[in-house]
Amino acid sequence: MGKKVKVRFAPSPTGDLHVGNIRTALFDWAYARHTGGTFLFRIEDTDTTRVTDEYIQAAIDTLKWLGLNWDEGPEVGGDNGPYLQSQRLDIYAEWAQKFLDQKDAYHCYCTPAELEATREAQRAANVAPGYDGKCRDLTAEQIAAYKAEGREAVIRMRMPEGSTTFVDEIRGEVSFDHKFVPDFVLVRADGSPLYTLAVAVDDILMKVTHVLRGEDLLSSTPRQIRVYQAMGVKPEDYPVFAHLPFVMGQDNAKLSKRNGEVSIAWYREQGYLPEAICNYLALLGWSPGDDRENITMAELCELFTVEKVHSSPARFDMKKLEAINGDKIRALTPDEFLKWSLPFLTKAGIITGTDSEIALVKAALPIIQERIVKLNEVPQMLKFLFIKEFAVEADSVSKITDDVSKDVLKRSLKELEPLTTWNHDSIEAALRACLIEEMGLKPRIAFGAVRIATTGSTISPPLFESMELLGKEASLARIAAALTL
RNA sequence: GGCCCCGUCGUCUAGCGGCCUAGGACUCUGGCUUCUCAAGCCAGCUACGAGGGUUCGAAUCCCUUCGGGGCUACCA
Repeated sequence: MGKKVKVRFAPSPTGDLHVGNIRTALFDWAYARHTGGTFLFRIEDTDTTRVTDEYIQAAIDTLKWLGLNWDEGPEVGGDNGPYLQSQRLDIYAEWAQKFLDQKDAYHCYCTPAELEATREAQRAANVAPGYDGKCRDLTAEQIAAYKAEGREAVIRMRMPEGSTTFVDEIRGEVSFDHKFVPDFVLVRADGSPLYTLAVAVDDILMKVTHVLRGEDLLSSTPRQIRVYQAMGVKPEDYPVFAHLPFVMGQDNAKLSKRNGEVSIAWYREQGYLPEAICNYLALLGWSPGDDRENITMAELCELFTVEKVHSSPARFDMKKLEAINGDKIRALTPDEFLKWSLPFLTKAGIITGTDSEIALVKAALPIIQERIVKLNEVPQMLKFLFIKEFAVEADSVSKITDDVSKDVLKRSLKELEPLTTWNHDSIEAALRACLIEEMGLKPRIAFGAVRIATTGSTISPPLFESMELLGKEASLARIAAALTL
């Protein structure tokens, strides 16, 4: 016992990080934090045709935004770097050569077309598809002949007879017969390494102890173990594997663009809080065991264990995410809420960021905090306080042009004008006195008209507080203006 | 097709042989509260995929079956 835990998150940024990636990163991070171990972040960019610098940077930014800080990896460095596989090419080449020397691997001269033909035939014959081992034991003459033809070779790992059995921390013992694990390619014809080589070499060299990753990689585990063996790693030094269940879309299969938004950047723009995203994602495939659901990042670290992770896939439910986001927003301190809201207000063009604007926003936020679910609702809610050319919403106009409404507005104006103290208490007292008591109107009818006149909409934050914030002058001007509609 | 993984309310889950006439959360429906919208509170709807075993007793163990998913690349 006693080896310090080291967990890695090693995405291949071929696009923006999505919900599934992040759930994996979150579990990796939480497990590292739970055990007091190390969280390592590595970029798997061996597929240079699909990974771009922009995506790599976006992945780094996303992890940072979510608060999933890493101890080893890009930007922070560490003793086992570099952490971009594209910068470790010589290491992989060295190991590939060693495997070749040991006869664990061999050069394969088959062309893609030939391989494809073999697969076709296998499929037709209803046998397990895969490389048939044609180049396993080539003679010097055969090699010379292939080279003369101008063929280029890939390096293939030799899978011995037998099987690989390992214990997956989530699924239990899993076994693969090598009949179904064909010899696999380690190095492309152009000399560049493949995932199968790089991932195994790096996990060993970087001293990773736990590999928690998506279940799509479950069947690649025997290949990874094969590389460990060729590297001379003792079985007790293999990392522990745990394959996480998928996060799927609302209806059917894996999460996709059509199937709800998958890019974390989108959630950020919509006004989801990182803590809400993490809290929700943590509940997909894991639970604390009791009925707790709303947990903080600190609690997640404290409670997270691999044995509480499920083996079955989970569907992503936007409604539940929204509910949690609403909870998290309500739990924000005034200063935090202000900090999160300001960017949305400036981006929407509601404020420019002057001190007086910020002061007003700060005063107004408490009355909307429990009525929004996402931060991007803040601008719409507070717009009436800042808008220069105020106008009642088109479909609300007809609701205040009837006789009763006109009376309400006239009486309100008359009653409010003499007020020397302008706050929600004095406003409410004045309006209740004239509209409810004197006119005998139902509150929803009476205040509804005033609401439309002053905020422009049938839906608004609490009326009296809104009017207080708006100020006496503007409030009266808007009521007067409404009378002319 | 082959190999592998998976299967409790619509969704996320609790459950690891008796505490289960299956609990919680989200959604939905109804109600209370109420100046709108929310929030809050109360109530309701709805699940162990199917079939066989094992057992005094099964959501929990075994088998079969059906269904879903992954892999089957010089992607990861």
